[in-house]
Amino acid sequence: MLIGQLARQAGCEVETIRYYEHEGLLSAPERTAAGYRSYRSEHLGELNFILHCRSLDMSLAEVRILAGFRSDPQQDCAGINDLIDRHLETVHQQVESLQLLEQQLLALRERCPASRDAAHCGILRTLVDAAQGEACACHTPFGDGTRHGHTEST
Amino acid sequence: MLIGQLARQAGCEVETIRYYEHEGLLSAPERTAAGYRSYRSEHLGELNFILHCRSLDMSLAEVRILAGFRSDPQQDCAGINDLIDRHLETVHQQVESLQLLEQQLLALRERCPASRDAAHCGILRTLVDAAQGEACACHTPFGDGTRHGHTEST
DNA sequence: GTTTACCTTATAGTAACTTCAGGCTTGGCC
DNA sequence: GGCCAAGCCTGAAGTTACTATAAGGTAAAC
Repeated sequence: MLIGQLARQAGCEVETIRYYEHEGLLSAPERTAAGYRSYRSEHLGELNFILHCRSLDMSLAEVRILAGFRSDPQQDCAGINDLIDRHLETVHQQVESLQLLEQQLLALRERCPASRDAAHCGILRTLVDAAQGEACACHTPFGDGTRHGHTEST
Repeated sequence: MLIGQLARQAGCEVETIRYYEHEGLLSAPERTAAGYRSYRSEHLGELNFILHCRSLDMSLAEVRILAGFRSDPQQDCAGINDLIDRHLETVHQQVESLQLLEQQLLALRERCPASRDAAHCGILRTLVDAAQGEACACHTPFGDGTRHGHTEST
């Protein structure tokens, strides 16, 4: 199976496959006489594993760890649970952060229901005032007093 | 005011300020005899405007547009409304996508409440089976039949 | 024999910074 | 005056997970 066929079967781009191989996530296949990558079914399983993890928004670093467990199943799987728990926590924080953000944007949008000139635009005024340290429609009603309401988890 | 002071007042990193100047978002200040950047209060306002927009998760490209309206308030502000509306739509889709993802991860996490060896770990088994084309605990109950449930808006 | 589809590598670009390397300036202390 | 630490400077490279491009080789059909 050549790379194009593998890509079609897995539903990803050819370049992505080469990238995963380059990153050491996908094991390197044999080559044909012409130097073409020649895949077998276990490669499809490997690739699908990676793509499935990615569809759960795991980083390639996380996938790398899970792939380690996959290839060495003697290990204690507590590490898997931890990884999923941490990832879940990250995603949960992202959800909360984005929901707050959505409320902030809606509040901002309320400021300018009709189109006028920018000098009188409530949205822009709010943004400019906020930069001056004024209470802002977007952050004040929801924020907890910290300077910028929307924080990424690190 | 030197760059370190400006950074402390605005609550950002020195490098971020230099980056914004480099990107043409923040106007370049005067320099001292030694070549140090010397800021005045309008720079703080400018910087806070950028940081506030960024705290609303706007891209620098979006901030650039809003900064244009800010410096030229004669323009029709319909563009501002459009920008906020589009951004709101993007954020809303992100929220929905991440909420789905969270459900998927919770379903996956359910598979392995206790720690055993990876060979019998329900999470890993689910991930591996999914790669084989089996129905997976994470995607099946929520997915709509498409291969990978979590899609980014483009 | 040529067109078409497919494959190869290496390199650069994306977003929004962050980090690093290597070097100058300022201010305090002795 | 000498020394040191903190703070400033520039320019380049690193980060993530690809995506795109350039320039070219190969295989099969027509």
